[in-house]
Amino acid sequence: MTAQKRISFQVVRDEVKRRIESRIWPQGSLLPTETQLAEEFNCARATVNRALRELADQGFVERKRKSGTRVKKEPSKHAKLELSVARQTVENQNSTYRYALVERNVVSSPGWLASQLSVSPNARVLHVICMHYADNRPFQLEERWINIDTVPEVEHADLNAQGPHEWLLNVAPFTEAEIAFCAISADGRLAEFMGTTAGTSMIQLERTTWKNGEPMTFARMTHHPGYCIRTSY
Amino acid sequence: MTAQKRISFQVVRDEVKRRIESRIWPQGSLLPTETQLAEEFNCARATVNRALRELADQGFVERKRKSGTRVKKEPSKHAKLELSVARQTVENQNSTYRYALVERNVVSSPGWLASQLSVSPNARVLHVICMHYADNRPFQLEERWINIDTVPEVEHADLNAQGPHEWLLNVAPFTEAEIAFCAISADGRLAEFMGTTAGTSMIQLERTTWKNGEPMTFARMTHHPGYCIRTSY
DNA sequence: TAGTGGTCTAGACCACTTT
DNA sequence: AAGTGGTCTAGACCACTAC
Repeated sequence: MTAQKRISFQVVRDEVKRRIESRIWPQGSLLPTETQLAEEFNCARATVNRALRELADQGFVERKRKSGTRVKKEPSKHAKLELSVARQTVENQNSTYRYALVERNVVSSPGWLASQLSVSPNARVLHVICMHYADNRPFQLEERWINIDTVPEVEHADLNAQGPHEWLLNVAPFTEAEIAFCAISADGRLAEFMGTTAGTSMIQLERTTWKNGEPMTFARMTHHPGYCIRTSY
Repeated sequence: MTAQKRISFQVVRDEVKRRIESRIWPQGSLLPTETQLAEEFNCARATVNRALRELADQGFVERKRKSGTRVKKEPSKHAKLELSVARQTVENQNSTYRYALVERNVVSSPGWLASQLSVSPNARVLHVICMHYADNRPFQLEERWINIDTVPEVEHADLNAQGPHEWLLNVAPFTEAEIAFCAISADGRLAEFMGTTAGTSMIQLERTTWKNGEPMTFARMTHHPGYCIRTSY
C-alpha cells in the first residue's frame, strides 16, 4: 500500500504498455476488463479508461464494446506530423522568410482539377503561383487552385504580401484535408525556380481541402532539393 | 433547458472549434476558463476539460496553468501518419506480398553509423539488405543496421522468411523513434533493384529507433517510383 | 439479453505559474 | 498568494454488440 498518489493514469498506461511490449499480453490477446484493471491498480475505472484510450489512440490496442480490449496484431504506431505554413516552417529553422507572388489569374477549371476538387468543369477558380524563400534561397514553390464559389472573397484578396495558404487559413480555415507526399523530378521551369537543374529529385506535398464539405483548394508545394520532413515518436 | 444528454464533450469541442474558426475567439485570444465554459454549457468541468484537451492535441489551442487556454497563433494542425511494416502496407492495398533477403552480414560499425546511432565506432552491427514486393513488383528496398549490443538475439535470427523490421517489432519493440522523409535520386544499384533507371526520383524513409534509450537500429527504406504517402485529417 | 467500453457528474485535491 | 489547468474518484447511465 505504498502511496503512488500523484501519478496514476500514466502509471497504468505505461505498465500496460510494458506488458504488451514484453509479450506478457501477446499480440491478439484479450486484456482484462477496465473493472478488473481498476481493481488491480487500485484506482477508479475512469483512470483505467483514460490510460487504455490513449493506448488505443497510439495504435497499441483495439477496443470494442462487449468484446473488450485486444492487443493489436499489426503493430503500427502513429506518428504526428505538424504541418504549418511555409513562413512558420522557415522561421522555426531560424531563417529569414521572404515571399513572392509569381502569377495570379482567374481561370475556368480544367478537367483534371474539376475531378480533383469535385467541382463542375469550367467552374471559376483562382490560380496562384508563388515562391517562399529561406534566407533568400528557394524554399518552396507553391501552385494552388482555389474554388471561387466556396471562398468568394479570394477573388479580390491581396496576395502580394501574404501567401494564399496563410490568407486562406486566416480567412477561411478548412475543416477536412487530404495530403500526399511524393518524390518528383524537376522539370525545366521548376528547376529554374529552385535554382537547380532539371531532373533533380524533390519532395512534393499535395493537399486538397474542404470547408464543411465544400471543396476549397488544391495545392502543390514543392520543396527545395534536400528538404526532409522529420518527426519523432 | 432542452436536454442534449447523450453527446456532450463532442458538443463542447465542436462548438469551441467553431468559435475559433469563425474568429469569434480570434487567434491569440484567451478562452474562458474551464469553469466558465462548464457553466455556459451546463456540464461538468471534466467534460470541458476533455474537450479542450482534444483541441490542444489537435493543435488548435495552447494551455498553460494559471495563464489559461489560448487560441494558437500559428494554425498548425496535426496529421496522423500510420506507419506499418511493408507487408502490412502491401496487403492493405490488396496486393500479394513477397519478401526476399538480399544480404546479411555482421560488420563493425563505420564512423557515420556510429555517430547516427551513438554507438562506439567499430561496435558490431548486423547489416541487412532486403526487398519487399507487391504483386511481384518492387515495392521497397530496405537497408538496415542493427546494434547487436542492444538486441543480441538478432545475430542468430532467421531473416529468410520475415523482414528484419517485422522481426524487430515482434522481438524487441522500440520505445523511441525518429523518422525523416526525403526525395532521392536512384543510383545504379538501387535502380536495378527497383526495375527502373538511374536518376529516377523515389521517396525514402529513414528511421532511427531506440529501446529505453539504447540505440537499436537505423534503417533506410526506399519506395518504388511513384509511391505516395497519404493521409487525411 | 447481458457484458463491455463510452461518457457524464460533482466534488476534491494538487501542481504549476504568474503576480 | 491566488488562479488555472491536471487529474482522480465513486457512482451512474447509456450504447453497442456478441451471444
